[in-house]
Amino acid sequence: MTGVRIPNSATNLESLLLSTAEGLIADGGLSALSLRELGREAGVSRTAPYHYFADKAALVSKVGASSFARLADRIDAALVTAGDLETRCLAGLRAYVGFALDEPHLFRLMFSDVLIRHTLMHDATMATAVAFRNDSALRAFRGFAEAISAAQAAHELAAEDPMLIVQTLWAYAHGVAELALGDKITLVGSVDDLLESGLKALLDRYRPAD
Amino acid sequence: MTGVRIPNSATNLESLLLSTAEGLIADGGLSALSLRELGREAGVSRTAPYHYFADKAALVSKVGASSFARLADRIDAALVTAGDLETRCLAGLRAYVGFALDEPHLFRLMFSDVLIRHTLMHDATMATAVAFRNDSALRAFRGFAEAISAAQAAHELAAEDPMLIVQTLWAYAHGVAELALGDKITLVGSVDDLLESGLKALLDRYRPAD
DNA sequence: GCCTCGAATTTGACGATGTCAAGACTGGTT
DNA sequence: AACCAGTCTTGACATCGTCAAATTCGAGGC
Repeated sequence: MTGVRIPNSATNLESLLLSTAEGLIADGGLSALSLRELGREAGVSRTAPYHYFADKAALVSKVGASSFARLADRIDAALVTAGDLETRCLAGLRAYVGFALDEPHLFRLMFSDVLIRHTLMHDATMATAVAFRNDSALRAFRGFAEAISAAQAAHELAAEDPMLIVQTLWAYAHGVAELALGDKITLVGSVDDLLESGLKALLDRYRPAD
Repeated sequence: MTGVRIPNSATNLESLLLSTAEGLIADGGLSALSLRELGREAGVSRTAPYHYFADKAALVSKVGASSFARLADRIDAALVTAGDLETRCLAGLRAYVGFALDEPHLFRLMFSDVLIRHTLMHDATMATAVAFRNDSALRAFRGFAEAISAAQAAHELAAEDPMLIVQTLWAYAHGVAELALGDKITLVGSVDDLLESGLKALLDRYRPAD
């Protein structure tokens, strides 16, 4: 029996495989993804993925990129909330940490060395590696940069490279996410309090003397 | 030929295996560690490690704990430098990020989900999991807590739960480390500047009104 | 000195995995 | 009808984690 291809339907096998792989990693972590299991789950043969992804690393890399894109969407959605700079930034950072808590395995994957290494080696030049970062990761923070630029134009924030401020906020949010992921019990306060007080402190530093 | 056991000498095979495993992970990442390769490298047979470590996960877990201990040592050493609170904290955070940059693979391992999951599942109770965190990870920041408590006693810092401040600093340093690891080029300023300005901002928040 | 016992280590074996090479099916073109 | 390129499957191989059985080895009693 050759087996009927089920809901493969119109769309590519590629996207089916990609989303299946994402699902496998989402519950179970990276170690839960095997190409054979992926084939099984998707109703195709074990080596079918090789027609779309050169490598397991390539597949994982694409899953990572897709996760970054989803993170970016979530942040963008959060950033459009009404309010002043601090309110909006807090919403954005909450989205960041929220994604990490909702999808711990994907979040971990995004910053695992498998991803970085593959991106660096396979995309050949360092320039494209940076481009990857810009497209996938930094895009998640473009909204922040715009919000900050706007605040600077309104003289609510000192004139500084907006990206520097973005990096500062990003670093802080990332650390909070990691701490929260590690084991929530040890945290003294709530994740949200930690996020809010830190954000306030970091933003205050860039307030104009006025 | 049974082969002469080389420099196993007096010390346990266990510590030899542990340090060899650490070395394998340090260059090459977690995926570069296989029990068979470990045996080869250590001059013993493939299943020899099973007498000391129940699992590959158990072995990796111990490597992680050992890495946390080394991180803690490095931070402690940095914290004893002379100077005011900010100077000392900056030295400590630099040590944190420095470790991450020097040992990216070990650093990643320490926060990978394999480590967390194994600790949670194998050490049976949640209590011991927390104990692990306290012993290995939080120990790295005990020095910070002490420095902060001292500053509070001297009224240089507002009375707050010192651990909350420690968490704030930790989160920030961790995020900076991650950003720096990802790909150093994109960073707007130097890692050190980022660290310093962020620390200043976060500490200022807890300065007494005075 | 030999023997025994228990721990430390090895060898054998099994299922699972990533990956490559070769084959088979498919639809559309000439 | 013959061909063809794209898509997928089957077969095969080395490697891996792990368990069970076998082996080596060193110390203590006779």
